[in-house]
Parts: sequence; C-alpha cells; structure tokens
Amino acid sequence: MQGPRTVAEQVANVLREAIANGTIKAGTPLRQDELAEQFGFSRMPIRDALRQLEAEGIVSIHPTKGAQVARMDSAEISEIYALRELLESEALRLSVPSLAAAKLDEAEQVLDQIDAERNVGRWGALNKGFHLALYDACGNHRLLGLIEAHHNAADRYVRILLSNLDYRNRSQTEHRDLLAACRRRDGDKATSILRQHLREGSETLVSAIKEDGLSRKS
Amino acid sequence: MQGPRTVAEQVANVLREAIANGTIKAGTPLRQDELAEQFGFSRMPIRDALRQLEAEGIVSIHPTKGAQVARMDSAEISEIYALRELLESEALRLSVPSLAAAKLDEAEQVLDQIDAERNVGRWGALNKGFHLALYDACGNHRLLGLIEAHHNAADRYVRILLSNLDYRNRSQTEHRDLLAACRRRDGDKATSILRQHLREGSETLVSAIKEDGLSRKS
DNA sequence: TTGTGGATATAAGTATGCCTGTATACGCAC
DNA sequence: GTGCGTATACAGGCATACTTATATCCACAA
Repeated sequence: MQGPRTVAEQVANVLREAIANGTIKAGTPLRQDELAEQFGFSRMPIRDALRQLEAEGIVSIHPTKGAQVARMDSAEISEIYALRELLESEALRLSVPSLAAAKLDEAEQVLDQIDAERNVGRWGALNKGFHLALYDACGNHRLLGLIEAHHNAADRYVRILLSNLDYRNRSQTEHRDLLAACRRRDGDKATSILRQHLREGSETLVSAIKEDGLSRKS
Repeated sequence: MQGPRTVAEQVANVLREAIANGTIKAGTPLRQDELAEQFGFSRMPIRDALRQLEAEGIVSIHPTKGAQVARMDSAEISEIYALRELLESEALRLSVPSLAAAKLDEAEQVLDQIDAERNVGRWGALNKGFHLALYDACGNHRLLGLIEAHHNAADRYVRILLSNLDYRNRSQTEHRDLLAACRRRDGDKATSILRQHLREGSETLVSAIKEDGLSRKS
C-alpha cells in the first residue's frame, strides 16, 4: 500500500479531510489560485483535485463560476440516507454469511475506539470504518465503492450528528446490537437493525439541519 | 437546456459515445497528445475529459502509464448487473405509483424506436432511455444518477447483447410486459419482471464475454 | 430616479513547454 | 547464458502564460 503518487491526489486527500471534519465549511468558495498559493503548487494539480472531489460529490463546480464545498439541503441528506439504506443493507445481507471472525473482531475494536476517541474530527472516519468492516465479505467491489463514496459525501454532516452525546450513545448501542447479530450470523436481524439505525440517523440529521438553517443555498 | 459549456465536456461526450458504441474498443490506450491532435485542442481539456470518464468508470488511468478504455471481465459485468438490479428495482418501486401518463407514453415510443432502429450504435442509448423513463418519478436524483452511470459504464457490452436477434426480441417482449405492468400500477409485478429481465441479460452477457475471450486483461 | 448598456476586473478555461518518473532494451559482468 | 544495472526514450504531471467569459459597477439617457 503506497501513498498518493501525484500532487493532485495529495491535495484531494487534504481537502477531503478538511471538508469532512468541518475545517472548511459548506458553501466556502474554493478558488484555484488561492489554494495553489496555500499548497505551494500551481493551479493545475489543484484543478485535478477539485474535479476529483466533484466526482465524489463533495464539491460542486460551475464553469467560469468556480468550485465551492457542496451545500446539501435536507432533501439531499434524505436521498443519501435512502441510498445508504438500500446499498448497505444489501451489502450486509451478502456479507454476513461469509464474514471472517477477524473482521468481526476488527469491527468491535473500532467501536471501542469510537468510545475512547475524544477528537470530534475522527468520529466520521471511525464510523465509516465500522460499517465497511461488516460489509467486507459482500463480494462486490463496486458496491463497497459506492458505499464509501456516500459516507465521504455525508461525513461532515455525520460529524454534527455524533457531536450530540445522546445520539452517540444510542448509535453505539445499535452498533453493538448490529455486531452481535452478525456474530450470530443472523442476517435478517442485522439488516433490520441497520435499517432502523440509518432511519434514526436520517431523521435526527434532517431535523438538526432544518433548525440550524444549514440548508440555505447560496 | 444548454449544451456543454467547456471543451473538456464536449471531448468527454464524444469519447463516451465512441466507447459506448464500440468505435473505440476496450483496452485501447488513450494518449493525451494523440487525442489532443485529433480533436484540435491542447492536452489540458483532454486530461480533464479523461479524468471525468475515469470517475464514471469508463476509462482507467494509471499515473505515468496513461489512460485506456476500461476492460471488464465477467466478474465486473456481474457486479454491475447486480447493482443495476438493486438500484433499478428500487427506483421502479418508488416511481410506479406516481409515474405520469406522459412518461409511460414516452417509454412506449422508445420501444417502437428500438424496433425500428437499424443502427447498432443507437440501441444502447435507446435502451437506457426506456429504463430511465420508467424511473423518472422515483423522487431521488442521486439514485437516477447512479443508474445512468451504470448504464454508461456497461453500454458497450449491452450493445453486444442487443446484436443477438434472439435476445433482442426476448428483451423487447419483456420491455413491453414491464411497461404494461407499470400502466396497471402493479409495482410488485413490474419489479419482478425487471429483475428477471436483468438476470437474463447478465447471464447472456457473461457467457458471451467468456466465450469471446473479451475478458482477458492486458 | 431608475434602467440599460458598456467597460473593466476577476477567475476559470486553454495552450505550450519543461521536468520527472517509469519502462524497456542493451550491454557487461558473473 | 543469464541476470542485473544503466541509459535512453516516451508519456504524463506540473508550471507559466494567455484567452475568454461573466459579473459588477458606473455612467448616461430616458
């Protein structure tokens, strides 16, 4: 496993992380020459990075108007969560029967890390890690890719969600229930818990966004 | 509805079309300066176009090795069809209850066009048009986007499929059955037909690819 | 005073040129 | 004869410079 080979990839990774953990807020304009000066490179690799992030749905680019961190209204959040429910429940269903014990243990360790982690910015990535570990044996690489893409697109909003202590505790309880069902190889129960888990997340997030007024577009 | 605003978009559209209808075969290396000369532009917009197509899964780019039309083995075709089944049956289920009569008529016209069309290269696009018309009222833009992306990624293989007259007749019969079920607002029957339709397509395509040896990687 | 048109400024799109990395081939040494 | 190392060539990444399009502001006219 080697690191990013091009400047564009490095820039994309830094920007993705900064957007995911909230350092760069939604709606922030991302000017090419501004970023070029900050990173110490020319505009070309920054352009490549922005287009990469656009493909991931994290930034939106309008020709001649430039790029900005993609704003999401509550409708888009709902869409993403509906897709996550569809994609992840299918991945879980496929994965559970042949999931290796090592992956189950790995998932459990991630849950412990979430409990121990005090840095808000890490929660999104850990949450993603837990979920993906359970889907590892689904046998469909493209499906896993889509799931990861949707996690990345919504990570910065999930972070808002997890900042709420009540939700975080409830979420972790559901995570452990989900893991237990996977250990019992009870695919039906597991997908049922997952769907419920995602529905709660969606509802909590949508109401949080509506009242915080984060949904207004530029 | 205005056309592509940048050269990169135009180039991407032309290449996508050429790859989809088989003018450019799988595995063909896509050199930047070569394409730049052919199109009469510099390498920059061609680079952008190639990255766009890479994000769509149509070409694969390796740093320093360049871009080539993505090769797909039978396993990847199976993955794409499994995803299509998942995504499209969900979209259909959501769409059928509120599908406008105009869209149903539009879908029927596309079916007639498929029967009348003699140009092999157009079948893939028409097939896509029929399916997307039925999903139009699903209410989830991202879901529609994913479905279209998977059609684009597999279009050039679907073309192979539709070149088989037997399959094409069977496919059209299933299309009309599917449309009839939609007109009756029978969502369960419609999704059932769709799943069967896609399974047949997948099996036919996988066996065709295996025997034609199109699956070997470079 | 308001609306429209033109000019200017700003930022992205595009072109060209250079540099770096990788792959392949050839030669030398073991 | 084979294997490894070096050199050369080719292709893409990156930088710099130029063009184009759009948005905003000011001026002039109605």
